[in-house]
Amino acid sequence: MKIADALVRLTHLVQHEFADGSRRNGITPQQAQLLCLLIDGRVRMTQLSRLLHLEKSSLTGLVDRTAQRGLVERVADSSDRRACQIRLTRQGRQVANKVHDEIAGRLEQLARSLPLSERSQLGASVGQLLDAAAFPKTVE
Amino acid sequence: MKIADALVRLTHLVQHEFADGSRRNGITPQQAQLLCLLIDGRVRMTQLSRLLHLEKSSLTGLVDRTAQRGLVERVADSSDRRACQIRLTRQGRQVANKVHDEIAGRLEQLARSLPLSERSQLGASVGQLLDAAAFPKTVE
DNA sequence: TATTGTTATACTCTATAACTATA
DNA sequence: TATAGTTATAGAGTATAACAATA
Repeated sequence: MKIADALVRLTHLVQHEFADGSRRNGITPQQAQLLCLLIDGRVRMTQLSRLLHLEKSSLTGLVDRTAQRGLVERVADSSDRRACQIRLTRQGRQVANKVHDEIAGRLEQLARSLPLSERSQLGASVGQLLDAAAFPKTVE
Repeated sequence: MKIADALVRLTHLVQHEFADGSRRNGITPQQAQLLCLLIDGRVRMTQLSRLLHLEKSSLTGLVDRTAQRGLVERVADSSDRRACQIRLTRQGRQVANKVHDEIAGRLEQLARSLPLSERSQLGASVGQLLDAAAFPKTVE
């Protein structure tokens, strides 16, 4: 199997874990992804748009719906009156941590099917791939 | 960075490649995923449902829309009159191959940022992860 | 002028529940 | 009865284009 096909299948696996983990917690996968991005702190719409690979208008709707569920809120950006920052509510943080830990736990468990040395090699290789792609980091 | 977070970020990378590759070819990422699954031959609805992690009714709609674009078609299953098989049309095969090759090419290119030995180790580790997850194969 | 974000609109994706037809 | 697939419905996700407010 080509490496590309392996990566695509791995992606499907992770996506399915996200779908299941989100559903167990009563949110959509997109909302879960948003919540997880906000765990490390508030983020601007434009930056979220880049991280999630979404048009600004799509993000507006996603944030609206997630805010309606009481999980995130918009706060004014003191340095730019056009902008706002999105942050987790108290409830949103609970859900974000729970969803993240469940999904990460499941993935860590899968990784334990590899010997320790192979596992750390895998992490290093994936990290290098991400760097090569100049993929935006969650926290910057 | 934990291995789980690395895998999630890798997933985002692949998803973004899929989004871009699909768009360049005038289809949605979901339709692209469907087309790629059909490259190796016709597949039943129930099996597609499992591979794509979708409810049967969701799949019906996806197949409907993809068929309306002339990319797939339903054919009767000779062994079970309740069932149908989905297959690529001639045009669908062209699009499927093009989308697959573009995305796979981009991912292979990224993989070339790793030394050859590390690359093959990555493929082996990912394969083992997929086996550990008992993840459904594309072709069976 | 450029940037940040929203609104309006249309289409796509998805799940739930109820259904038909066949096994 | 169980399985394969569809229909009806409602909500969520997404992009495009046009817009308002601020930089």
